[in-house]
Amino acid sequence: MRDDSGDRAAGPAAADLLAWYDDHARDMPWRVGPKDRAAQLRPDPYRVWLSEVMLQQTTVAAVTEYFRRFTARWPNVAALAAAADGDVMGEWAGLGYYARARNLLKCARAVVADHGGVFPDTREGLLSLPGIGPYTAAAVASIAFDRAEVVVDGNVERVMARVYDVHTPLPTAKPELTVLAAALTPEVRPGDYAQAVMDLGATICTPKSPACGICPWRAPCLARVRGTAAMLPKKLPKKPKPVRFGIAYVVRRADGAWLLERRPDKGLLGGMLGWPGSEWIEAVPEAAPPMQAEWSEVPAEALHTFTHFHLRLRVHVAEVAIEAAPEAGAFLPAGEFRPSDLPTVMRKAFDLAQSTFDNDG
DNA sequence: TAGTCGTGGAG
DNA sequence: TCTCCAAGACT
Repeated sequence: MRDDSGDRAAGPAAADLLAWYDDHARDMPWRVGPKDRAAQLRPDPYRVWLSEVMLQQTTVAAVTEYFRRFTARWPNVAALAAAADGDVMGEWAGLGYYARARNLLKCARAVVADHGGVFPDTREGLLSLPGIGPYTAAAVASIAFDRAEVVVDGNVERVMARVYDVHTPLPTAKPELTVLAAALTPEVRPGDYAQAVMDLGATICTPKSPACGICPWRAPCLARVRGTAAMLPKKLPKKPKPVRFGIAYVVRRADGAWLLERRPDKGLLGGMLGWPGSEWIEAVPEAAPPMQAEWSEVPAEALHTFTHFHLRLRVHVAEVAIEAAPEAGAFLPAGEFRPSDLPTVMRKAFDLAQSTFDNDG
């Protein structure tokens, strides 16, 4: 607790940020804005949870359409819990970090099976669910249930590092920044406050060239006074990404079916649809094709960058007869195959294969 | 604990 | 072109 009464050099105050938020809150499909909140409208915990999971390491712009599609198809946690795994993974395709989608289903099913279909309303209760960590538990507890939990995401880390001019590099600085964030978190409107800091970080206290001139916390911000805002927060240097190589085999059957496989739940692109192929390794890979056929190699590579490596994927294509039997994967009928169900690297391989088939007639 | 795990937009 | 990075969780 701090007492700023009568202090000329007062630190940042939650009230000043909330006043700014009342005028500048961004509009989002999952958000109950400050005006609606004043009219006693409460956010739906299901929608808050779903949005927070989607927003983990993901921009608002990328999330918005996925959120609309998910909530249109599964309007509540019971509907999501009853969904088929493949349908959920397919809707998530393209959003990345697919463990989130697997845990999303686990969480929805746990809420239904263990909590009567109602989300726990405390940080501790939420923390026990799959895919809900320290950030998401605090965010849902404060936004959906009006609890004064300390919400610390990348925005909060950046804002605290600047307001208090903290030069300790992340992630070492996280505990220190959490203490500072806790001291600022108000008992009133904690959910609006959490969203206000994140809006501030996303629109004003941005990573590059922050707009300090229009910041509601410009007066108490130490980094602004000292001219260090643009270099904060400091971060440990990151490792370079190695290049890995792989082969993907794209088979089209005469009736239009495609040879696909469901990837194992653990590991990269876990639980997603993909083309059979080699391991992705730093050496030149070897792999047996998934079936006998007349193979041709696409004269281009699918280039893709993951979090920790670059991939150069060679694509081999073949067209086979109806009666041909694969040794790996299974044929998915044309009517059941949506390219949008594929993770991006697999869609890139598909696009290359498609153009090859098209050129061959 | 440090590594794993996606993607697309911005500069 | 390339680096950075966005409302992190899990192991």
